Amino acid sequence: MGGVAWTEEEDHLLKKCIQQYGEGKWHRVPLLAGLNRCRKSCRLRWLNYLRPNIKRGNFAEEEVEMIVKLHKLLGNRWSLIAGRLPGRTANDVKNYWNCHLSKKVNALEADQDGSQLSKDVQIIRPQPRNIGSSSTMKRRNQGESQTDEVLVEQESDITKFDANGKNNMIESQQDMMMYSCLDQQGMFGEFPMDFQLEGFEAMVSGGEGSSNQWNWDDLLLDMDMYNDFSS
DNA sequence: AACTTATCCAACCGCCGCTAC
DNA sequence: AGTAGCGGCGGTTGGATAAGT
Repeated sequence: MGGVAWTEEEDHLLKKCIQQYGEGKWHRVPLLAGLNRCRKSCRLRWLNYLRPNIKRGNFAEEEVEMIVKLHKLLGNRWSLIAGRLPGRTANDVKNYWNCHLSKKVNALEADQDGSQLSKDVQIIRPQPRNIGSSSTMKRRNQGESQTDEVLVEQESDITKFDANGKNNMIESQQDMMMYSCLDQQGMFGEFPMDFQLEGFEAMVSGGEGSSNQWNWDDLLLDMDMYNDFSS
């Protein structure tokens, strides 16, 4: 293995600890569980192996299709891809891709005049993780090619708003970003109204999870999948 | 049967973004 | 404004095992 394998006893201790104290606070887990492992090892072991409802064994055909499709849309964003496959972990998906799919897909692309095919693929990289930190955006955009990506402009001057004002600003910025993105993709008019509203409401209200980033990713993904599957 | 090569996958590593101080 | 600490992510490693010769 890549490191020291976990023993049954360690697994038991970790499980017991998570059941007692819940997920999160990983820095405390080694101490609480009495494990001689770092926080990251504990987290990874839980997420990839011990967590309930983890699906093991071969990937079904539908799952493979989904992975290929999502990888086209998202690139190597394994956690997002895994999020669409119930019971599968990001590590599983990544391993499966590296072992089974990457070669197949590459070979296929080579067969079908891959240069043309890869030009058509537009990898969605939702940029604005934090509305307030424009430096993050700059660094990301500098580091990665901007061609063939959906780039989203954002305003930077929001620090002067208080909590209330900031929320309003975030809404309007997300509003702007969504329209900007949809506009650039040239597909704003292609979505049914309820679909647009559902995504937008979920994004603005915070919805599932704690971060706006997830909703933003989710919305973009839904939009693109809608587009992809219906075409 | 013995050896080599390929494949699988759990675990580790380094980096990034966020948050609290 | 700067920084340390944290959670999270993607890339990589390397041992175990299967398949091939």
